[in-house]
Amino acid sequence: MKEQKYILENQKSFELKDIFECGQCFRWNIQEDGSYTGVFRNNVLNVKKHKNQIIFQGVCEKDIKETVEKYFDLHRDYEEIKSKLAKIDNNMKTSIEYGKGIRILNQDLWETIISFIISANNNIPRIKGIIERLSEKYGNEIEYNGQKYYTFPSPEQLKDVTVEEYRKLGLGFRDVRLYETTKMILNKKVDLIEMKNNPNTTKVREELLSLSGVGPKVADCILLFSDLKRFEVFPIDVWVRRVMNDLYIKQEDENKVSKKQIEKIAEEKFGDLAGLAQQYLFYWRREA
DNA sequence: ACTCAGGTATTAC
DNA sequence: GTAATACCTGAG
Repeated sequence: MKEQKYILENQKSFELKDIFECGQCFRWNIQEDGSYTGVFRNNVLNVKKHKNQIIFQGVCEKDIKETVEKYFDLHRDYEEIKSKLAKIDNNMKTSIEYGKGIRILNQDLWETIISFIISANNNIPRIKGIIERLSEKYGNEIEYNGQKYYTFPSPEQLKDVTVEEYRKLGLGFRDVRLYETTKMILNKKVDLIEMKNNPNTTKVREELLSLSGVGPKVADCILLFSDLKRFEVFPIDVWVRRVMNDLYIKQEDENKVSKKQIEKIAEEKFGDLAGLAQQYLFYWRREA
């Protein structure tokens, strides 16, 4: 594990803030110089933008170029996706303009499952805190730039952790969910490897829903934000409900809008790019 | 003191 | 099936 560096030039659709603060990830933090540092898999990376360059450096398990290309979804043409979505209507056009640098990361499936279970009825600072404490306590240490970082613990590393210990880390009522889901994955009651090879998104969603603490919204976030990469799903949280109602439904009380209704509109308008559309709309509505 | 935050599981009609 | 309700925690 040695330090590596990789520079990408003239990369389109790549803005640090859009990528790291659009709500898909929890372990990237802004630094004093405006760059971001984060831990993913067994890597610690700092990403900096300088003129037409994106500079990646840090401790990388494998070749940094390949690692970065995979994680940052560089093989996908976001320019094409955006131009397709922008044609749908002016709302999409505006939201894409706002979040033009978004890319959907290829995050580890297991980490994504646990992270979004923790996200339920929770706020972002607290979610991040819990995940950091979990990693610090049960993950592996990696040193970079004189600082210690911790990988997200594997299922095996959480094998013997008790509900009480989770509670002590501040997980709240999600402690049991984490405990049960970890057991189910260790027992292969739900097989993550098989899941990645299963092209039937509906089936995969059903499997995810069988996990403790995973409901419809969390399942869709996992499908979209993990390396399962299913772009046709449409996670509906409070923000998406809000923006969809404001733009397309216009009911007095957004809470009275049914999920089915939102899903129908999303499917009709956005089709197999619904997940991306959701991300632009979500980010725009929450931040702008 | 009290509300709220990237929902889910449980219970009751 | 769909609606109502409890639920840890800590920041504002």
